[in-house]
This record gives sequence, C-alpha cells and structure tokens, in this order.
Amino acid sequence: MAATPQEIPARSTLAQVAERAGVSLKTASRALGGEAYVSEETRGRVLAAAADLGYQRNSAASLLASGRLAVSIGLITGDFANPFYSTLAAAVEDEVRPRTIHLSVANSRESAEQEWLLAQDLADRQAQALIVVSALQDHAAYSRLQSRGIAVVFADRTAMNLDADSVVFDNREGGRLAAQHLLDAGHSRIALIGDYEWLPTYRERKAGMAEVLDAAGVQWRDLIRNDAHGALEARQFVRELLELEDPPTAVVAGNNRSLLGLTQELAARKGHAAPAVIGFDDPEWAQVLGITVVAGDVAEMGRAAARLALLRMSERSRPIENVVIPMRLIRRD
Amino acid sequence: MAATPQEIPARSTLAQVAERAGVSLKTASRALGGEAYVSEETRGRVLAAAADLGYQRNSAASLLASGRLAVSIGLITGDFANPFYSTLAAAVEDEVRPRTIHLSVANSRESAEQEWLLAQDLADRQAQALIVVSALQDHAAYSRLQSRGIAVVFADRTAMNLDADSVVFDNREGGRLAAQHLLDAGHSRIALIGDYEWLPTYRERKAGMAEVLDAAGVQWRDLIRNDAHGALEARQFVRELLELEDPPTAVVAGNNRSLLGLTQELAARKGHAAPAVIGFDDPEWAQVLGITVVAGDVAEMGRAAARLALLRMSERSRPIENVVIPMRLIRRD
DNA sequence: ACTCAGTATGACAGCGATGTCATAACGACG
DNA sequence: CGTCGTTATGACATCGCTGTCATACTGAGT
Repeated sequence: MAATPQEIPARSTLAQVAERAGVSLKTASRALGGEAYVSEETRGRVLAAAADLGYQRNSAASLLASGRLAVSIGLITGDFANPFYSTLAAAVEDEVRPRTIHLSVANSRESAEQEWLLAQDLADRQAQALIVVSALQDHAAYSRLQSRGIAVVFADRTAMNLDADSVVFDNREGGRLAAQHLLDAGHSRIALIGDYEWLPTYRERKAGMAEVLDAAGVQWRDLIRNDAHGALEARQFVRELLELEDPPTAVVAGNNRSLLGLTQELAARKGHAAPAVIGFDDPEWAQVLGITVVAGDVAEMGRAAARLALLRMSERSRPIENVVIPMRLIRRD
Repeated sequence: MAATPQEIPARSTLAQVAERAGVSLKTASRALGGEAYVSEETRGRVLAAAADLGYQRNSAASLLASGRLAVSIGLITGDFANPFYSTLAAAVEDEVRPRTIHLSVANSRESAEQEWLLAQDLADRQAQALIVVSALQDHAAYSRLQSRGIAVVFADRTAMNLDADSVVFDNREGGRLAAQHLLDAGHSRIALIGDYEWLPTYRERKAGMAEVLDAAGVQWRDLIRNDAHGALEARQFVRELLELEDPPTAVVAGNNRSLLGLTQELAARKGHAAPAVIGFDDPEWAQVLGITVVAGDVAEMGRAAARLALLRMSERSRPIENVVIPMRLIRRD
C-alpha cells in the first residue's frame, strides 16, 4: 500500500452530457441540478446521457460558479481505534454537522512528521479549520497555516510556541485528585504507568501527583514508568513493578491505554494480591470493571474545540481562548 | 444547535491581496502557493497583505484552475462513539490515506433519513465514493448516486434492492458457532439479547443460532429479546430475563452494545449465580474480562471496503463483489 | 560589449460549472 | 386576433484561481 499516485478516471464534463443529450449546457445543468423549468422529457434525456457517460459533477466548478463555500474542518488525532479519540471525533462531528460543515479526519499515529504532513494536506485541500491533538512539541510551524487564514485549535494538548485556541483538561488537578485518593486510602507505595515523557498532559498529571505525594513525604519516584503509550508496553511495566522486592500497593495508569494494559496484566495474574488501581480517562469498560478513574468530559472537549474553531472562522481577530475542562474523581468499588 | 445557515465571513480574493501588495495576480499566487521565482521581498509583501486581509485561498477555484481533483471518500456509520464503528473507520482511513485521498466521516445515528441526507450531502460535495453502514432497509435510492458515477460500498450490512459491492461478516456461521459453543457446554436455557429486528446482521446471527438450537430440540424462542441496540435497553432486558421463574443459564449478546449492558448488569449483581455469557463482536474490554465472543476482523472489513471502493472508482464496470469475512469463536475463560 | 542562463514578473486564457437575461413557444383570455 | 403570463430553452458572462507564455532584468563568462 505505498503511496500510489491516484489514477484519475477520465471524467466527463457537463458540456459532453449536454451535447449527447442534444441540449444546451444550461439546460443540462438545470436537469441535473433539479431546477424547475425543464420538461420531463428533456430531463430524462439528460439524466440518461449523464448515466451513460458516468458523469459526475465537478464540485469545485460548481461551488465556484454558485459562489457557495465548501466549508470543511479537518480533525487530526492520534488514532481513533483509541476510544478517547473516537469519542472526541464523534463530539466534533456532532457539533459541526448541523451546520452542514464537513469533517475530514486523519490519524497521525502520534507521529510528528505524519501530523505535519496531514495538516498541510488538509489545509491545502479544503479545510478552513483544523482541530488537532498534536504529537508535536513545537507548534511554531502552524503559524504558517494561521496566516493563511486557517483556524487552528488544539485539543487535549496545548500549543507550544504559538498563539492558538485550545481546549485541555485540568490535568494537574487530575493528578492531585488521583494522588490524594490513594493517599486517603492509606497507600504509600504508589506507582505510575505513564505516557510519553514529552506529553504535556502526562507531565501535568505527574506534576499534580508530585505536589500531593511529595508534600506527604511519600517516596514514589522509583515507581514511575514512562513512555507507555500502548497497552503492551504498559503491561510489561506492570509485570516488572509487581516483581519488585517491595512492590507498589497502588498503581496509577496515566491514560486509557496503560489502564488497559494494567487491567490485562492483573486479570492474567488473578489470585495474587492485586494492587489498588486508578486510571486516567474513563473508557466504557472502566465502569463495568468498577475501576476508579480521574476523568474529564471528552465529548465536551470535542464540542468546545469545534465551537472554538467555528468562532475563529467567523471572527479571525478574536482573542485567543484557552478552555480548561475540569477533571473529576469517579469513585468505583 | 439547529441547522443555522453558515454565516459566510466576507472573503477577500487573491486580486485584492495582489493589489494591496502592489504586484500582479500571478505573482501573488506564486508567493502564496510557495512557488519558485518570487523574490523574498515580494513574497514578504504578499504574505503580509494576505495576513492583513485575512485572505484565504478559495479552494474550489484553486482546484478548478489547477485541474486537480479533490478525491475524497465519504464514510457513513452509525456513531463512532461505538468502538465497532471507530475501528472500522480507522481501518478505512489507513487504507485510503496513503493514496492522498481524504476521508470525510458522518454519523447517521442509525437514522434512515439522516443517512440518506448525509449520503446526498457527501455526494453533492466531493465524495467520489461512499462507504456506508446502512440503517436503511431498502437501498434502491442509492442507484441515483451510482448512476452519478459514485462508487457505493456497503459495509457490515448488505445492500437490499440494489446491486452494489459489499463486505459483511459470515453472521450465520457466527450464530451457529455461538449456539454450538453453549450447547457443548451443556446449556439448554439460552437467551439472546438482540439488536434491531430489521438488521440483517442480527437476523442472520439469530438464524444461525436457530439452525443449531432447533436441531438440538432446544426451546429458546421465549428467551429472545429484540431491539436492544444500546447498552441501556440491553441491561433492562437482562434484568427481566434473570427475574424469570426459570432464568436462562446462558446469555448471548447480539452485539457489542448489548454485551456491554449485559456485562454491566452482571457486574451489578455480583454474588448471584451468573449465567454464562457469550458476545458478538470483540471490543477490547471483552478480552480483559475474559468473555468468550464470536467475532470477525473489523479492521479487515474496513480495509476490504476501502479497497472495493477504490477498485470501483477506477473501474466502474467491474462486476459486483461481495466479500464475506469469516467469524471465529474466541474462547476465553 | 555581447551572449546566455537564470531569476522575477505580468498578461491572458481557461478550468467546469451556475446566474442572469433574452427569447421562443404555448395556451388562455377578452 | 393581439396580449399576456407561464413554461422551456439557450447565449454569455462570470466565479477565483493557476498554467502557459512572453518579457525584462541580472550577472557571469568570453
């Protein structure tokens, strides 16, 4: 599946359809466009001619001529096999669809280069706005898109080195909540299965935990495991942690992937004394399993991002807005 | 969020930018398009003028003039907050992206009217192909789109009253597998928490079960509960079933939503004797919970659908192809 | 001083549709 | 029979941009 150039099937034009139907350009246009003032007979002939030729309206020309504007928004996320991203995408779609705006989606697979390629591609094509969950650590390049008039909104992760709208969770508070919850439950050997070290969301969560745990004099730095963005890595880390001489009595999962890995590993070793578990994000199965989590409203994040994008599209000079969505502790079991 | 007409912000044109920058139309075009042969100084002036005016390239005009073709594929699913759909979407995106084809997504919420609106909308705009998980029970209307030259591919549910490519699971075999598995485990009170009665997938699954169970002389019709497309309804049904005088000893969940509801309910009444559980589809949490399921490869379905769409786009007259993806029993616990 | 290759710019046509306006054909009406 | 409103059709300009080609300028090489 390499990047084969798209072979473009020969397209026929309205003029050809008109000729074949023996009518003028405009009449053909009317027939196909469902306008009034075309006799049934003519319309039939035109439709038949169009079908014969496999005619398909050139939307670019159509939009241009009619002065309409193809509004479309691009959404770049990591990978929406991950429910976090797909929930976000669903919410954005929801917010955007009633306005007859199209949503074009793309997955960066958390690759910085891929993300930038996608962003440029979407921008070049049609997108009037971009909502991105960025894998980049520096967003200065996005200013090029902004100056082209494209509204850029960052979701889940704030923009770095760039003035742009954003929506993020209050991750630091989330970290505090998680840590405090475990502290209250009497834990003092607390592990963290974290995400990529460079992720601001993760850094904030960790910082929030640090505030609380350090203040309580808890030793925990040795139980931090970074860079587990996938369930597999997370599982491996859990395995290691539980083999320690002095294993953690509680484990915090930095995101829904690591929570999945953690849960898998614990399920596999059912019988052994299991540590307490708390996760970030709230995938649907966390509820079923009765896992306590710290989470914000992902759908609300999506809606907010879409709203910001729409606002900026209609008013380019409005002040930058940074929406912060609270995180809450959801106690279960 | 009613269907507010999109307020169109006053747009400036390339001509205005050029005038403001004191250059010709073409030079402005070059500067903005990143072409060679523009002095740095000029480029700067043009960029500044563009920024001042909030200029944004009219992509319709651009595409038209350059003869490029905005190739894009539309994907209509129920709702990709449902992992089944989002996995499918991710796979389609995967297959399509390397060919620099855009994927425009839309959720029908399983509403027939909504689906048709979306299909028309996507078709009118740009989509050269449509991949749809349809909520309709009659697809004759889609022939209009086909005759406009749009490749239409049905995923998960076959086309009715229409010749079109499709990819579906072997749901009947799936039904047989599920039933046989429970039979082998010695069950004879087997309930089914089903989906919408009209869904062909569900009907097939049920028919497959019926083949096996009827042949074995098992009475089970009274334990069928239809129309549980969401987890909530499913949960309610499970509650009812378990309250029966002679409750089922095994419950089959017709899709991942009903499996979720079922699992929730069972978790809630932990302690009581729980029935055996088997689900259709294989959401990530089924593995964690050790739930036996009957499932096919959703990603493969997405890839196959994308491939069919691409094939039909490049060769409109090829014979209709119906891909059937096997379902397998995944034993757990 | 004279080419020549490379750089920078602009004039102009044309992409494929739709909007506007003009015109033709057709009863109906007084 | 002339007038008028309605229906059906076509000619033509136009949407905003990019491709092509022509032109002008620059400095290096001889």
